[in-house]
Amino acid sequence: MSGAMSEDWLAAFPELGRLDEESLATLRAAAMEVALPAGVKAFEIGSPCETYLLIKQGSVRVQQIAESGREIVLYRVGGGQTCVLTTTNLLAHADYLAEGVTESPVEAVAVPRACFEQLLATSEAFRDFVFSTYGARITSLLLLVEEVAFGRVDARLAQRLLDRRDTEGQVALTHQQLAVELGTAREVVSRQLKDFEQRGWLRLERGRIAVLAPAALEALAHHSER
Amino acid sequence: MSGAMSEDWLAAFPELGRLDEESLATLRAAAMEVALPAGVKAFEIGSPCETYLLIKQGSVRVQQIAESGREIVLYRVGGGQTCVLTTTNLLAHADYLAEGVTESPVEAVAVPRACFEQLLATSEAFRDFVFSTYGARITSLLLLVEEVAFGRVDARLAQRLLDRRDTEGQVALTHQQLAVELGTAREVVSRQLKDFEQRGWLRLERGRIAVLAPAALEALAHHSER
DNA sequence: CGTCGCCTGGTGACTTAGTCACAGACGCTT
DNA sequence: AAGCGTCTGTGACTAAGTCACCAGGCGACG
Repeated sequence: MSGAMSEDWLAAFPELGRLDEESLATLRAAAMEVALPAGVKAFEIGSPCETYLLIKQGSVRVQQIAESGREIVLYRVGGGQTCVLTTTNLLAHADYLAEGVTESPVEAVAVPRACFEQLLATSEAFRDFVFSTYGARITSLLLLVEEVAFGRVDARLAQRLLDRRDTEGQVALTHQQLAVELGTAREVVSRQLKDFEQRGWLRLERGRIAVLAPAALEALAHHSER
Repeated sequence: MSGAMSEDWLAAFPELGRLDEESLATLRAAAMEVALPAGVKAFEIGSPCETYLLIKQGSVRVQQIAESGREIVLYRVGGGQTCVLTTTNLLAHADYLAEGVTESPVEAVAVPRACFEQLLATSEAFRDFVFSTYGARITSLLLLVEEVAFGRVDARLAQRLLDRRDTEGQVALTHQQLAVELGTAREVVSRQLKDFEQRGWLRLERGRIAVLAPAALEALAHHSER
């Protein structure tokens, strides 16, 4: 049954290392590996979910869409993490208020509800794992509320540019995509980027941005000095 | 030990009715009643918490404060509910990012950590209870993010006025307090209220507001028609 | 009783953010 | 080369937030 797995996927979840052998065996036996390509909806608003999802590798972007069409990225679920929204639906019998999109090919492990509930009942380490992911998510949502309610767009944009640049200091995102990251409008991002460019902090190219002065962006992101 | 309790506080928590007798007995034995006056900090940013709090009666306002001094009400915990943030700290070993203020005299029940963990391990009904409160909170935080990121101030203000009026249609809040409810600035609220008054929807008095045209506010709150 | 001080609300001027309506530019396909 | 869709730039306008300040009400307290 579990023999089909080539390698032990549990290695991707160090936090589960504290589980006793029996629980690990239960997990191994019930888990099913799932693979998704990039750019696909992992879950949608309003759809029910009947499995506990652990992301082995890749990244899922969770975002909210307003009626107006404006969107905002709520958070990302990466390798070694679990999808709290899915869990919430599992446990609170509620429906999604957000959608999840794979940003890269995702390898995940789906644990059926029955197994999930059994582990919750029998393993303290598993409970700790589930609760700590909950806590982390609530914490990050509180930070998001603070940012959106009180933060300045220029500071938030500067931070995103720093966060999302690759090893060469390039950010491969369009202005529209950056706007979604921040939950603002594309024009606002365009104007702000133009401003940054005129200060010599960036070089704008079609579909991507070269970060030239990370230190300046850092300063703007932290101090709200303009 | 538990004999000191005059009445059974568990009656305030219908969702706990599904617990088996043994669990109920455990709860009754370990729980300690707590009473707080109105207008007191129930918990503060950065303080640790070592008990699971169930609110029997009264209301706790949970809010976030930015460095700038601006505040926003995140949610309220009322009778029959539990304080998720406290729980989060209990389980995820994180610190508060928000503070809780009693809005009325609060009667609560404090369950020590050990008892809480024991119940989590032994009672499925208790786990369901804890998780469903988590889910509800996450759901409400997602709604808040949507509101703050995309909502118009006039619509949000109209909704708050409707929500917070008493039986006579009076809202006993200052403009500043309304601003905190929405996470905006007092001047913005003042101007918006003035506008509503000129339309004949409200009558402004010092420290409170009489709602004259709830239907009009309702329409504004839902449709974003101006 | 008066006056001092604080809380509450009002207002103008200005900055920042979001909306709307386009126009131009780039890259890809045919 | 022409056409097309996506990406970016811009002006004009509205909404929201900030800053500075003032006035009135109300309670505290001498």
